[in-house]
Amino acid sequence: MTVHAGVLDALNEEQRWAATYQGGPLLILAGAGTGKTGTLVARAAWLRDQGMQPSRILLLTFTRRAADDMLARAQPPDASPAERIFGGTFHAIAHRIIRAHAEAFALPPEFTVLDPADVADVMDTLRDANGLVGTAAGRRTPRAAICADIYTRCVSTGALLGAVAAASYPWCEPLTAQLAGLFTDYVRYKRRHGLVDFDDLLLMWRAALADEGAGPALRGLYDAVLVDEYQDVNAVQADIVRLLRPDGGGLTCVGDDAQAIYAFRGADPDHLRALRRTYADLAIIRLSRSYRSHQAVLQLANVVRPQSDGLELALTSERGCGQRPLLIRCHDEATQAREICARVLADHEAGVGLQEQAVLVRSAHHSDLLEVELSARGIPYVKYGGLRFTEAAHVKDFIAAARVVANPADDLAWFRLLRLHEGIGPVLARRVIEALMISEPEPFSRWPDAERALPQRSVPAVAGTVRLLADAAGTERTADRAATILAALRAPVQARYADAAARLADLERLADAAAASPSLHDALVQLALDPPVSASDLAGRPRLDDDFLVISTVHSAKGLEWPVVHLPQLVDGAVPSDMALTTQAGLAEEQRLFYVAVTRARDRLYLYAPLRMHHHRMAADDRHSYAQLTRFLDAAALDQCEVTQAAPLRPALTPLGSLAASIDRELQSLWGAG
DNA sequence: GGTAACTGGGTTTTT
DNA sequence: CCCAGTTACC
Repeated sequence: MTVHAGVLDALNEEQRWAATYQGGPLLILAGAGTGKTGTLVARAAWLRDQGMQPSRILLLTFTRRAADDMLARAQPPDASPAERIFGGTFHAIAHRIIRAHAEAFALPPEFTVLDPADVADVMDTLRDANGLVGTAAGRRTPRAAICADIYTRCVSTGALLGAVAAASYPWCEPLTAQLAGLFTDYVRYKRRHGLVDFDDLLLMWRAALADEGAGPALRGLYDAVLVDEYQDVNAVQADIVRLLRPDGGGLTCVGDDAQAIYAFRGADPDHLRALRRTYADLAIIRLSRSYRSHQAVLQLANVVRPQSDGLELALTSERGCGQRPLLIRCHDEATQAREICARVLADHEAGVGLQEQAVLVRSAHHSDLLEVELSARGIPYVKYGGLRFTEAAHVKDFIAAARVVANPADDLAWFRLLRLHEGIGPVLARRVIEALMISEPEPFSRWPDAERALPQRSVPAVAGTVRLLADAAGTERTADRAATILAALRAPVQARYADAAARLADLERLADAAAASPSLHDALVQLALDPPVSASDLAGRPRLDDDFLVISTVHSAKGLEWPVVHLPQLVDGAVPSDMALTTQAGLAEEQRLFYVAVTRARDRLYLYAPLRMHHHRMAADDRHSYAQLTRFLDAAALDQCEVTQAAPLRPALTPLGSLAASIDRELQSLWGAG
C-alpha cells in the first residue's frame, strides 16, 4: 500500500494503462488537454512504488516550471533528498553534470553560461574581422542576432551551414564563407575564455554520454528516463535520450507531434516519429479523451490537426458538446479590435472573469492595435511573450555588473557595464578593459591605471561604480554582494534612464532574488537558464486578486488553457505568418501552431478574420462573401464554425466635412478678416 | 578621435 | 518599435 494509490485512482483507463505499462520503451501520444502531466506524474510515482529508487528516476522537461510542477505532484514535499525523483530541464541537468566535472571539460569551476543575447554580443565583436559588417560584398549583412540564430540552428539540427543558409536564410547564402569564419572565431573565443552557451551544455552532455569511459557511468545513474514534450527535442537532445537508454529499457516519452512548434530553435517532430524506428519494441499508447475542451471545439481541432502515419489521433470531449466556434468577419483591424473588446466585455458581464479569457496571437505585434483599444476602454490586461524581462536594458546592466563581480575577467560584462556611463562609448570601454586585463588575476586592482584611459569628467562616476563592485567582490555573503551591486548601479541607472525609479524597483527585486541563491554564480546561471517572464514573476504575483485579460503569443500559451479564447488575425500573412509561406516545412509548423491555438479553449472559441490588413489589402472584392482568408479555415473547418459579420465602422464623413468648414471660419476670425 | 543625438529601414515565435 | 548608418558636437 502506498500514499500515492490515489494518483492512479484518479486516472481513466487509457491513462492508467500508460502509467502502469510494464514493457520496454513507451511513447504516450497525448492530445491537448488529455491529462498528460497527471499521467506522467502517476507513472513516475508508480515506478517508485514498484521499488525503483526515486533518485534513479530522471524526469526531463523543457521548462523549469514544468519540472517543478511535476516533481511537486509526484512526491510529498517533505521527501528527503534520497527519496526525491531527479528532474529538471535538459539544460539544467546538463549544467549540473558539467559543473560537477568542469575540469574534464577543460572549464574553470565557475564557468559563465552565455544566454542568447550574450552570444549575439560576442558575435558582434567578431563580425568586423570576418567581413560581416556594413554592406560587405555588395549585399546587406546579417545582424549579430541573425548570425547567432544561424549558428545555433546548425548546431541543434546537425545540419551543414550551407544547407541551413539555403533553406532558412537564403539572403545570407553568399556570405557562407564569412559566416564559417565567424563561427570558427566564436568557438575559439568561447574556449579561450571558459564560456559555455546553451548549445554547448547539450553538446557536452552528449559527448560525455557517447564517451567510452564516462558514458556507461553517466547512463548508469538512472533506471528510468521520462521525457516530457518529446516533439520539441532537437537533434542533440534526441541523441542524449538515445544514449541514456540505448535499448529503450525504462524509457517513457510523452508528446504530440501535432503540437510541435519549436522548429525555429532546432526542434523537429520527426524525432518523435523516429522513435518507432529506433526502438522496434516501442509501444504507443494514445490519450484521446480531453478534459479541457467541449466537443464542439474539438471538432474544429480534429479537422485542423495534421495527421501523421501511425500516429493518428482524434480527440473526444469528456465535457459535453458546448457551442460551436464563432468566426467573426471584420472589415479591418480596427473593427476587429473593437469587436474583441465588445465580446470580452459581454462575456465578462455574463460572469466570465477577464482572467478566464485570453487573446492568442501569432506574433507579439499582432495585438498592438488591440492594446490601444483596451487601454482606451480601461480594460486591464497583461501580455506574455514578446520582450522578456531579462532583455530589458537595465536588467542586462544588472546582470553585467553581477558577472563582473562573480568573474572580474569577464570582459563582455565589463564592456556593457562601462558603456552604461555617460561619455563612454565602445572605444573607451575597450581601452579600459585592455588596461584592466593586462595581468589576469586581479583586474580590480588595476583600476587606477585603467582610469587614465578615460576623459577627466567621466572618471568620478565610473570610479564610484567600480569601487562598489570591488567591494562586492571582496565580500562573502551572497546577500551582501547583491545589495552592494544594487548600490553600485543606483547612480548610473539614475543618470541614464528617464524612468529610473521604476527600473530601480525592478533591480531591487532582482537583487532580492539573487540574495536568496547559494552563490552569485548560481543566481546568474539560474537567471540565464530560466529567465523570469516579468518583474512580478520574481516578486511572486502580488496582484493575484486583480482581474486582467491575458494577451499571449501562441508559443507562450503552450500547455495553458482558458474558458474563453480569442484568435485574431486569421489572414494569410499573419496566420500563417508570411515568413513561413515559402517552405512546406514552415507551413506545416504554422498549421500545428494553429492547432495549438484552437485547443487552448475550454468553452468558447472566437475566431476573427479581418478583410483588410494594415499594409496590404486582402480580398477586397470578397468583402461580403465567405471566401477563405486564411488557408487554415478551409471548407471543412468552416463547417465546424458559426460565421457572422461584424458591423463595419463607418466614420460619418459629411458632418466631418462641415466641421472642417467651421474650423476654417474660426481660424479666419483670428486674423480678423471676415 | 570619440560620443551622443538624429534619421530611416525592416519587423516571428524563445529553452 | 529597434538597429544601423549619418551627422553634429566635445
